[in-house]
Amino acid sequence: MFLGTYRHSVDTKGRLAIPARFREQLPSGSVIAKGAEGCLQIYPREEWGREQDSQRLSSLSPAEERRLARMMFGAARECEFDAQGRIVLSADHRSYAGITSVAWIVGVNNLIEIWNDEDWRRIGDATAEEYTRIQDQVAERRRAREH
Amino acid sequence: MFLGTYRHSVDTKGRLAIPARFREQLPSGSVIAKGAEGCLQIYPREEWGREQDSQRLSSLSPAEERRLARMMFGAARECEFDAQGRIVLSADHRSYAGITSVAWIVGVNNLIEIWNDEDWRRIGDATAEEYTRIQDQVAERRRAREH
DNA sequence: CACAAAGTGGGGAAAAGTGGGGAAAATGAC
DNA sequence: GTCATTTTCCCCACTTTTCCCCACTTTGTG
Repeated sequence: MFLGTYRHSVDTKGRLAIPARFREQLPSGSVIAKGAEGCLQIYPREEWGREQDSQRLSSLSPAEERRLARMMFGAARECEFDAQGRIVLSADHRSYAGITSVAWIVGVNNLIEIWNDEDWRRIGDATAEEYTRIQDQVAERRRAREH
Repeated sequence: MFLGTYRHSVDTKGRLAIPARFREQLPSGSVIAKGAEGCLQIYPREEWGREQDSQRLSSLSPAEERRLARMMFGAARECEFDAQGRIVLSADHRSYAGITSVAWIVGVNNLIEIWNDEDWRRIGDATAEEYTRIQDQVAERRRAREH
């Protein structure tokens, strides 16, 4: 399980240190891909496989499925760590995610997301009011289900 | 079951001792998250899973679900105790909860809440009149339901 | 009162994160 | 094919943060 948000710097060579807590849970063979809302996503190997499975089962037309496969696999790379625990973000990935000198690394349960500074401040900076609202919703749903 | 309220100090390193009575009931794998009304919440492992289930079963759009997951998991951390039974509150968590040098640790049935000094004095100090009013309400609802 | 358990505080070793130099490899030009 | 340029990657050095350990105080208990 990946939890927490970390702000790390991206140096001029495009290197980004992955938090040690995350790295421990990332066996070799993990994949970094382009994700929704303009973020990058790191999938542990088995999660990546699971993702492909659900796409196969999603009853797309063959043409759509081919297009999806090209998009997903073509834009992804294997994660390779150097001795300091950093990965190199390709120029393509950096420009896709709008990342320059700072990146936010976010644990989202079974995968990791990487955001640029501006977008994460907008998306990730939830106030106490928002958390309150979420808990209200969850509590209501649970009550509804238990009846 | 977590019961009682404790006032503990938070040192300059952000460390907070969790009451021994609570610690005994917290297996490793417990999670500390941002909670409603600006408090922090510690979920024992299985409670955390239950919370996640409630959210998964909710009928949100994929985009809303992604946002919810980012907020919940990105704002949470695993609870790690040192040899003295303390956890380190991250800078983000401290600022979210407005905690500086004092924290109130409150047992709330199946989870633990952590409050800053000022907020807890305001909301935690209920008078006899308030307890009376709440018990009245509960009793009335129960009678209504049983008829 | 003596003892044990719980909470508090700080020093210092170890780990994590950051930045840059330079060799090896890849790319491209002539 | 050869040379020059760029890119990649390995290594080293430095700073900051984390966390482990020890010690003291306070609280509770027999």
